[in-house]
Amino acid sequence: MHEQRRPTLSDVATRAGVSKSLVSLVMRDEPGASPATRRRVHEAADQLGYHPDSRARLLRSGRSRLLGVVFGIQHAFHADLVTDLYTAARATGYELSLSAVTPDRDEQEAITGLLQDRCEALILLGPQSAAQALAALAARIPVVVLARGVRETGVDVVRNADADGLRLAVDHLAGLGHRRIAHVDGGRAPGAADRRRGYREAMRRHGLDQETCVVPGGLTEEDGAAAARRLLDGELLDGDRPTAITVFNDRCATGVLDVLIRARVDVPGEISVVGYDDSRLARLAHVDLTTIGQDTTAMTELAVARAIARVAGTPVDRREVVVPPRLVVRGTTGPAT
Amino acid sequence: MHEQRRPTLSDVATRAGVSKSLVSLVMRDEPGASPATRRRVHEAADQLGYHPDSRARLLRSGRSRLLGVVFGIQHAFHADLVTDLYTAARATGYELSLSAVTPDRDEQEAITGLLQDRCEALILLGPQSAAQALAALAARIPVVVLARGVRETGVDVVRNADADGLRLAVDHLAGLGHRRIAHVDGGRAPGAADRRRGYREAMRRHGLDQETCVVPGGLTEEDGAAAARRLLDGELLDGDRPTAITVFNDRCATGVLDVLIRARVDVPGEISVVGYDDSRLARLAHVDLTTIGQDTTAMTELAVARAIARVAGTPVDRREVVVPPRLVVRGTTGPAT
DNA sequence: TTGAAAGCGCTAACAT
DNA sequence: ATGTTAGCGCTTTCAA
Repeated sequence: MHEQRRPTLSDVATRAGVSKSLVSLVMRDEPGASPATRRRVHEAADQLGYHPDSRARLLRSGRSRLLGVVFGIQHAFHADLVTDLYTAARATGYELSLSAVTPDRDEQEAITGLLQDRCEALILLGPQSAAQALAALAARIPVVVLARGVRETGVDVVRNADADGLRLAVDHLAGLGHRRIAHVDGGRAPGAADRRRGYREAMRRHGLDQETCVVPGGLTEEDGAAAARRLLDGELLDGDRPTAITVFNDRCATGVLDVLIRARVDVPGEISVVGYDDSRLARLAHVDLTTIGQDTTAMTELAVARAIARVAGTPVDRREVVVPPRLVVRGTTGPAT
Repeated sequence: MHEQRRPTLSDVATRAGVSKSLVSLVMRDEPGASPATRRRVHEAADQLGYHPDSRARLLRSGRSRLLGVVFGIQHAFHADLVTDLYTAARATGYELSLSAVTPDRDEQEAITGLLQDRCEALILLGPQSAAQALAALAARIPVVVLARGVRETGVDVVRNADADGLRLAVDHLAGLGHRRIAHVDGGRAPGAADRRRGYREAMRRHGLDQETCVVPGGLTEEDGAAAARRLLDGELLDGDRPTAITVFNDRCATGVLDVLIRARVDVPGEISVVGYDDSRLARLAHVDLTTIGQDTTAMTELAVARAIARVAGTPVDRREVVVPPRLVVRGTTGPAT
């Protein structure tokens, strides 16, 4: 039923009564063929329903014009990034080749698949691999790491200024009169260390060293829920509840919010909450989460541009590009009582 | 820096001191090479950092061994399906080629990309395309539709018995003594019509025609939240609140739950809630949602097997495979008061 | 402007 | 078990 062979360039050449070379030129809109020939070739191609075989074309020309993207399929924020990557790539003439990391398919496997597809560069979203492994990979193919900082040389990094993000959050809360501001961190997740640092520095700057309180969290709702319970139980802060909580990311913040609401804590009346990422989650009307937004459009455009520059061998000035975050005020933050 | 030519099969052959054929066999794990040779080839390949060129491979073999998968990157349930599809494909020797639908990239575009990659068959997750368009596509390439019913011939369908799922939900609630059971539906989403029908039939069977109440919903949290507000306002059911709500899917149910909790309605004390999908969302400890589970493992295995059978030209008995759903009782349902 | 020939990196058929 | 040969469909010299 689907056994019919597709027409090849040779078929078109025969039908048009010219050589394969001419057909090749015409199909690629390259100069070097007479208008008359051009017309006949196009006619023949149309009649046969000919479509060039990109594999053969790429095999011969030695290029794939493919950008490999490794992402975590369970990460909502990665979904946002992939969405924007498609948009960013559209203008460049490169295609995206997606390779997902799942509970059953690790990063290495995802990368191997992309390598076999002969992607010309790799864009990794929040990769978990060791910096050393990334550097080794980068020796073979241009690598752009998105949404994670990597010290090793060899890989390009596009990330948001995580520390600044938490400064924005703390400044916002302090401006509202909050003093007991806790931070539910992201543990060992990409960016977590920087955000923690940003929180600590901002607290210090506001003279709130005594109130500084980092609660171990993580990047899932579960982690947030667990952290919120501990906070409510008064285990931290000398038994006092915080009046505001900054959370590693929106997903985790959702867990925090959920526990607060179930405990009948008024948000933001009694406790204010700030997330991170400005993911679709935060924008939901019934969540309406104040958060720190990453400029995903800028970040993805930079990542694609950087990858292509590396492929083209264009000299690139900085290995790392840091995009400033912005505060997005919504309904979960209010004046301290 | 990355100008060095990638190692080819010939390079490996030279280094290992054997012919290209042997290397080819070894790389594909085909029989016909001695263990000693196998070891030496693998060593040489590792040292060179060799990765087979899939384009050349498929150009020569005339096959891509690629299964195209179209999925909505914002759909959490699709993420679950993709996860299982990778697992299902692993055993078959086929690779998955992912193509995402995003707000900026429609289904047609996603499909076109896969077609150019010369995928041998397409697996579409809850496609929005008209049945007719799907049939037209199926004339060119085997198409398996997952998580949506399609009447048109020509495409294979693997789906769960949506109507049965809602029957399970209603039976469960009726068994707990509930009578005023509402249904927040999925509008025009794939499967919504069947679930609505299952709800209506089950209500009738329990002699609850008078209590039947379908509230327009959708597949997002927003939709669920809006529906819950209307339910609480007593606009429906002659001003009486329902004591139980069945919801189109987990995501929508989350919105319902959120509004209920904020309104200080005790779940399940005052109102029980049942979702659909048994997505990761429902399993979160703090959500702990009673739901109807789709057997994603079975469905994805069937989808992959079906796609491969079509490619191989194996006769297939039924166009449509329907997998039974199962009730997953968690914490959001309890006895009627 | 045109065509012939030589591969791109690989697999498959046929040797040995 | 191993090597040799001939392409897959295309682009790219190089000649004519």
